Amino acid sequence: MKLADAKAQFIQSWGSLGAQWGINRTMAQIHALLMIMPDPLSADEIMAELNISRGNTNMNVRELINWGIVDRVLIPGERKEYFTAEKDIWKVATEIARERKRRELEPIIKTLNQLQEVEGDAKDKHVKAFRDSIQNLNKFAHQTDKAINSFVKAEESWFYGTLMKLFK
Amino acid sequence: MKLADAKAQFIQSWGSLGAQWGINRTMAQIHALLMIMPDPLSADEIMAELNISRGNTNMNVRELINWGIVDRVLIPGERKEYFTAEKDIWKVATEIARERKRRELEPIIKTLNQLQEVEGDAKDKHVKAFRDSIQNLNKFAHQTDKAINSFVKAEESWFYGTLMKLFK
DNA sequence: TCTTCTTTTCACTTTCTTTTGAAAGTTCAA
DNA sequence: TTGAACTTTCAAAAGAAAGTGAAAAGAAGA
Repeated sequence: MKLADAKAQFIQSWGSLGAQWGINRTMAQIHALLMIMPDPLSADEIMAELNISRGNTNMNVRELINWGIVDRVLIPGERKEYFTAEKDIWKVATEIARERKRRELEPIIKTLNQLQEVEGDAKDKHVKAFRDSIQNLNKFAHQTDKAINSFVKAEESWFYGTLMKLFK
Repeated sequence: MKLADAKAQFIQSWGSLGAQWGINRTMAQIHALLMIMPDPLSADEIMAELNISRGNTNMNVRELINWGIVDRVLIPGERKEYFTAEKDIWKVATEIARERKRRELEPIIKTLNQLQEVEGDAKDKHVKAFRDSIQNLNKFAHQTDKAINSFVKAEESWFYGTLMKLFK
């Protein structure tokens, strides 16, 4: 397979994978492109490679930067901004885990706490079933929270970081 | 908060959570509804509770059954089919992990293996960067695969199952 | 077999999301 | 201060995904 075809296939696969996980296709594609490029790209290069508009490029690059998995790079003497992606997929995974936790898990925990205070007679089986479900979910959410924290910390800490390299 | 309101809020939150993770909103809502109901519901009851059409109900219930997180229940003497959801969220989580692995991770691994065979001079930095990224991802994918396997097995096996109850 | 109730399918509609492109905004060298 | 280069915004268009409803298919009992 030629490099150009392989690149195209990778970008398109990464894009549809992202889509299945609730991440906008273009955003995932830009990320894929930046991951496999040895050097930073400018907005124009991204537009050209993926055939997308400037506005779209700008929006999605900005969002990737918010997620912490793409960085702005300034090349001395150049006015244009360049962009580059973290190449270590483990770091990418921990960043994504951290972000999704913050954006999704934390709000869920808040909602669950509110829902636990539902009124009603504990003998009513509907009330009981509801309370049980929420409690069950709450425990699960807290456990998941802890698990993500250790995952994120493992990557951050030097000690576990070294340990993890054994797996990689 | 009244039970009816709490139910409605839970269903809607679970629905939008699902949407963020690439699961169709209605499917997640039906799942939420079945999780908090003490007894199985018929298609008509689901339609009425969620205000959705019969076709939509049918499609999404079938998909939930495919995922293995909702079961068809036959009530003796009744001709209608009833549906119920697994109430233990850990089991739900392992089922979902198993399914997503099968549907997504496994195809990714296949694709990555193909992409590793890209032609080209290893001294070309574009070729090198591409190969490195793919290899990196491949290791990550295999590691993830193993991690999911242990998660799924931990729930299945009685021994770890008992152990896990300590966490829950 | 025929009737009736239930489930499934599918072409069509609606809704939601993404992308575009033009315009406005910003920055900086001259 | 100007204007060229570059970036950001946003309303409208296109596209994708989900939902509807009616008809077809299937199942159970008479």
